[in-house]
Amino acid sequence: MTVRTRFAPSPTGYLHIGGVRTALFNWIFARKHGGQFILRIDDTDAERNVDEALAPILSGLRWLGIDWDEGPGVGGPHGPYFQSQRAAGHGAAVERLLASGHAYRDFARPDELDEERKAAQAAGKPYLYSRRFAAFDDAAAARFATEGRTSVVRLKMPREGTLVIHDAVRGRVEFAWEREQDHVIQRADGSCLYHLASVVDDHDFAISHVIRAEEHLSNTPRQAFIAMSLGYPLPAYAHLPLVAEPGSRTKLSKRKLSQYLKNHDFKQVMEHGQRIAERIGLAADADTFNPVIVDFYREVGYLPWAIDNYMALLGWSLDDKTEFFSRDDLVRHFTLERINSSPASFDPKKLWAVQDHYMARLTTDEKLGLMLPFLVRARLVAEPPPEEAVATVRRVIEASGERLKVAGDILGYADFFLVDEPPMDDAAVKQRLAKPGVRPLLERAIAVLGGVDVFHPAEIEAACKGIADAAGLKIGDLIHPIRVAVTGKSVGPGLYDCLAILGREKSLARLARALPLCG
RNA sequence: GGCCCCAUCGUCUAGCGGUUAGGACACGGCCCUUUCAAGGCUGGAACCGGGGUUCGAGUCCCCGUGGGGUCACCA
Repeated sequence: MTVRTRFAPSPTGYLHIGGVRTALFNWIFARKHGGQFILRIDDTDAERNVDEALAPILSGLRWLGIDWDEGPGVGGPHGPYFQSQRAAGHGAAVERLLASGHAYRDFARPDELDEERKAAQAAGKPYLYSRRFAAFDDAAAARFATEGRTSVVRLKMPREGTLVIHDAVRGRVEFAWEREQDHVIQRADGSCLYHLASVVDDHDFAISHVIRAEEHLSNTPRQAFIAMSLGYPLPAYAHLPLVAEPGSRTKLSKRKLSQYLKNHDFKQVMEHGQRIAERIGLAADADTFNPVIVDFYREVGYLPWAIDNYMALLGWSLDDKTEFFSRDDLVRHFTLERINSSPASFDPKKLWAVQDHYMARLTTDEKLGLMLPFLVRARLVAEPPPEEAVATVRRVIEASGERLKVAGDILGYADFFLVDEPPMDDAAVKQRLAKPGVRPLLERAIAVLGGVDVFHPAEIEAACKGIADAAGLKIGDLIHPIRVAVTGKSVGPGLYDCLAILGREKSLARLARALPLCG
């Protein structure tokens, strides 16, 4: 049997991090078995602008390297891949269910249903529709219609017996049919609802494995009923554990950002992103600038594979020690059996650590390629980037080493090399420059550094040590003021590297300019 | 509330009857000291509870408890 999996997002305007995990597992599983991964757009409820709401989802998936064999943009033999365009098939399925007695037209009004529900509740009994407005033949339908009633189509769910599902991650799961409701599958206007459409489309697409989040486990009986009633073989099911909130077991939600920000780690990651966003002119308060949404990571400069790798570890593991996987290894080692069944809370700090790991392994040129665009967007480098600026940035990247965790971090480490007069950080000035004795020290530095033969880190270091020794000071007493004078701030790459990259002329000019700020 | 799922360090997890309960992130301490979400070393930290089964239970069974999901003419 050919393995065919699918990810079926609805066009919501953003790609949720939990959705990424679902898409990823479907993708990996299809790749592992040489099958196909299909992208279907569940837009049956769509009155909104689908194109606009879909774009971030498609581009997010592409960015993450989750490519689809059939779906929007690539087509395929089972198209169309937009659920809204498959209405004819859904309608035909409803007719078949009606004809076979697995569904019925129901003429009840919402208030009548409410009444039944409340009565059941008051009696402390599980609600089950009485079917008293169900029309099981044309005569009944005609009678209800003359009363001015309109009808929807409901599933005629079994009221005895048990459904047994063999879930790939949960094992055997049982449901009593009598607890299942007669769900509506078609509205009065003929449009069909999600469960019906989904089952029909999955069958039409020959989906072999339905891999989705656990929130759908309870939906499985009604979907299985639809499939069985239509004579479809059931797909294999695998219900993934929920991606939960940081430090909790509750489903992660885009709307609870302000609550998550109370979590220290979450807040740190968010604020770090905001600093970058502000510098590249991105609306950091935008709805989608949110660590629950993939755009956040892309905009801040995370590596897509770091996200994939981290997400793969959320609910799945290979063994007790392997944490980093190449794409091929992940596909090779992945099995549904090793998916965990308990909810996994999303830990932005751990993602950060995975990101750190991969970023540290990039070559300078790779980092350059990722980081230059950030500098361009922040208007620190012209477009196209002049050769000189590129050379400077390359040296900054090398000097910064593992301090650069995400591509956007380059902004804070390269800015003072790329502008003529970097802004001076007040706190840093106060702490390092505006102190007695600093001015003569800097004057001495100007004199000595002006005479250094070659303006390279090693020579600069020797010169600085000479100054400190002569003055009977610790090297730090000299270096901190110089750093602030030259870069405007108190953090950055190693100072000797900074001076060398900046060059003698600019270094001395900046030292001179800082003199009036000294104590 | 009904139904369903889940339960090992704060978090992600390993464990598939006999382990000093392992790893990673986070956290603490120490070192380095030229800053840092830089680096090095190091430490603390877990089997939800109660019954069984068994020579032996984190591991199997049952019952509690706790957490979560779902119960739409949303997807």
